[in-house]
Amino acid sequence: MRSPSPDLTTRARIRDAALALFGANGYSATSVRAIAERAGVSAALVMHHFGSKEALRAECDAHIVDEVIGRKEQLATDSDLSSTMRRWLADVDLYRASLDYLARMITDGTDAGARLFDDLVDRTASMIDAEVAAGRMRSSSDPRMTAVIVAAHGLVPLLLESQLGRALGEPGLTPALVARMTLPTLELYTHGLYQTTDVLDAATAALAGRPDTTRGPRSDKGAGDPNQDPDPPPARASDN
Amino acid sequence: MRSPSPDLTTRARIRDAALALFGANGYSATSVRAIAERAGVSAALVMHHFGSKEALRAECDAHIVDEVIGRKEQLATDSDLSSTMRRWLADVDLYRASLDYLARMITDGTDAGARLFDDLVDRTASMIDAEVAAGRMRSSSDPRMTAVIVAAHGLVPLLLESQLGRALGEPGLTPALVARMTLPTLELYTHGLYQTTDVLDAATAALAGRPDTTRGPRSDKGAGDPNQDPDPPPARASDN
DNA sequence: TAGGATACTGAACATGCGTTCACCCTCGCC
DNA sequence: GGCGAGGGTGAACGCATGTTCAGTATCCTA
Repeated sequence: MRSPSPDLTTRARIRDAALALFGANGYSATSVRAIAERAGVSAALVMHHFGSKEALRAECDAHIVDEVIGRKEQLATDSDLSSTMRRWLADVDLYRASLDYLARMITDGTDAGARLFDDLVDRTASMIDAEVAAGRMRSSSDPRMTAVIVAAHGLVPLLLESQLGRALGEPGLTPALVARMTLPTLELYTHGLYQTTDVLDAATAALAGRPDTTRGPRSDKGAGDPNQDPDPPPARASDN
Repeated sequence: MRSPSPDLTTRARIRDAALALFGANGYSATSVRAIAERAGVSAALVMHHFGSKEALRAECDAHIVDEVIGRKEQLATDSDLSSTMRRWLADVDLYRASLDYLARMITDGTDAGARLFDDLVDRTASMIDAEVAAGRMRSSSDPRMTAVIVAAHGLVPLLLESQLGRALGEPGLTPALVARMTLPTLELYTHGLYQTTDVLDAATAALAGRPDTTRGPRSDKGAGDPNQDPDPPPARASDN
């Protein structure tokens, strides 16, 4: 599993080792000594190069942000979160360390992760705006929220990498699975899931002020979409 | 921030403290002493009740699974991941600990998290099947994958709690934001995002064997959907 | 009322942690 | 030839960790 480690700077080798271990096991579950061992150096050298474990983490964050957002030399290229993610997912094995680390950045709520997410949302919003203006996408009742949702949906393969693979009978997220996701996703984004506008209409009506009209088409079976239901469910207290 | 801790069993109080700290800071960043302090007991008592930190984690996992999947007494109720999540999200402040812990379970790839996710996928698949049979939902070219995607999309508010809140100008995920997500999500699931079937058609054609036909409607602007693009992007090697 | 189980504690244990320090090598430069 | 700067190391430091242990209080039961 250890990478053969090409002839990089020792500093870069340490950074890559940290990235892999932080990504695989998390920050606090990773010791400086483990990083040093993986990089083939002593723990003292890690401190010599980075000063502290926290500074090493910051350098990893910055490195990933550079990889994703694009570094200075190649400002022109349209490299952002979604395109980088797509590129990395195309070769999951090669980029597993970066993918794992990136997923942790986004879920851990660090500043760097927030920057990446905000950038993704902004780009998604601009893209949708342009497509709507060109008549290729529908406009939404809440464009900002729609951009956030679409952006967040796009992160799903990153965040649920292991779950997606296992739930579909393969170990981890294979390139075949990534390819297999394309068509259903586009079907969803082209036709939606519902045949009729009943659920949407009921929700619109409910949110417009009338909390209850016919109660027929909405609460039929835990709501059509499994995670959106306009009626407030009763809260339940904790247990013993 | 500390909860006033109602009159629970000491054992339950310790478990709740562990749940909150594990959820907020992660397993290895949480010390047994911190858990003990939060529960108002000594560290030794934590060991007395649970044997080890790892066993305490297992008990937390089991407790959340019980909360989500439903415990023995109430087998009949249709309590699953999505409905429990919805219920918890309706009172984010009250259930923050459970929500954070649950999010970690699902992303950390533990067995318990996998069980929850698989259960969610199965229920989503059944729901879609039933709705399709009733003529209320469209059938997909890949029903299993569609179920996985819809299930995963539903987990987004859980996994990206902090990001969603911040990206929309509020601190964390407020009930108002949860409500505000309803309509755009239903719009997406009712009408889709694309006005035409161009992108879907192009992808279908590309995946059917012809890798390139007109190249016009697909690669216009980084692809309509920001995260699905059938053409394989060129891989790039690592850096210095 | 004795006694054994149970709840609970403070102090200690061994270990691993992040970090520091003194020291060695090996260059490039004057 | 000398020499300073930087890459690199092993050993150690102080500390926090998970866990253990002897001991105390409290309760239930016989």
